[in-house]
Amino acid sequence: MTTEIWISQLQENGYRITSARRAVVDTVYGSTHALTPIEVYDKARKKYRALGLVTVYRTLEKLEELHLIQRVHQPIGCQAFISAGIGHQHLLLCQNCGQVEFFDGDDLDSLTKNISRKTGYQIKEHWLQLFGLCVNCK
Amino acid sequence: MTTEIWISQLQENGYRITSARRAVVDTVYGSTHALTPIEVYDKARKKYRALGLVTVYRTLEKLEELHLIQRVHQPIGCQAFISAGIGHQHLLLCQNCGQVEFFDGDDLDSLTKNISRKTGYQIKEHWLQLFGLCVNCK
DNA sequence: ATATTATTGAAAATCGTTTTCAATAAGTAT
DNA sequence: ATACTTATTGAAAACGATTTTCAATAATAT
Repeated sequence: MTTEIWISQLQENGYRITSARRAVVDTVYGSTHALTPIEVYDKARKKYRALGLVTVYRTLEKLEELHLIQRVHQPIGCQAFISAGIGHQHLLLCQNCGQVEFFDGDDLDSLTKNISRKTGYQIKEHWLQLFGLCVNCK
Repeated sequence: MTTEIWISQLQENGYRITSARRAVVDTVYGSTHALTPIEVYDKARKKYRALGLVTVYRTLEKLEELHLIQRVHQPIGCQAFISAGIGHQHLLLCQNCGQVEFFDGDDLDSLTKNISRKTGYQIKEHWLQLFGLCVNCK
């Protein structure tokens, strides 16, 4: 059980460990699909019935702040979250089943350098998401 | 004045040309910043006072459907729109002044092929956005 | 154990977006 | 030009997601 990594991250940053937060962490950590606040709420309430939706919002806020989860941008909407993984990673989303995979895209460095030279921009950050069909769905 | 390109696109797709739509098109076409519905509303109302916010939403919907504008995803939110440009292009956003530039990223083909080979995904689409400081702001 | 104070859930408030609807105006036929 | 058909309009209401408020509760330090 490595949800403890997130739990101790919360603790180390001065946040208290509560049943509500454990339920949210247990739900989001290790999910292979991006989850919206409502989805987190529904799933987490199976573990801790008294959980309130407001607390889900507040906990997701903190997890995002600590870079433990990241927002997933999709044509449907941009309210879903998934584990941030370790280091800088890019997302690969299955348009059929919604599964999310990570890949590291260090190959992007040459591209950004090129763009930087061409446009004069000082590039600080980038977002890359690929959409397609996963092995099972294609 | 090339807003007429968008106007005739609307016309050719069976939509009527109205003062409200002209005002929205005039506002969004050629904007160097991504604009939210409210921002479009405020700007467009300087040209056509009777304009309603609902009509802004409905017109943006049609422009997006015709691929004349595209949604811009940002940390703050994903409700802003900007001209779609011609062909597939990627976005470069200035984190300071909000200016948007385009660049074509055909260089991405080798990357997506790589990922496809590694993961088994059949990649259909990709989103790439770069963030940084433009020439004036850095 | 006790005290302190962050955290909680419920309700209300708020914000952005969508739906409903009768009035209006664009395009078409006359 | 005129009349006709029907898409489009703006206002108000409805809606859904998110945020704020607040008194009660529970986690941590003492």
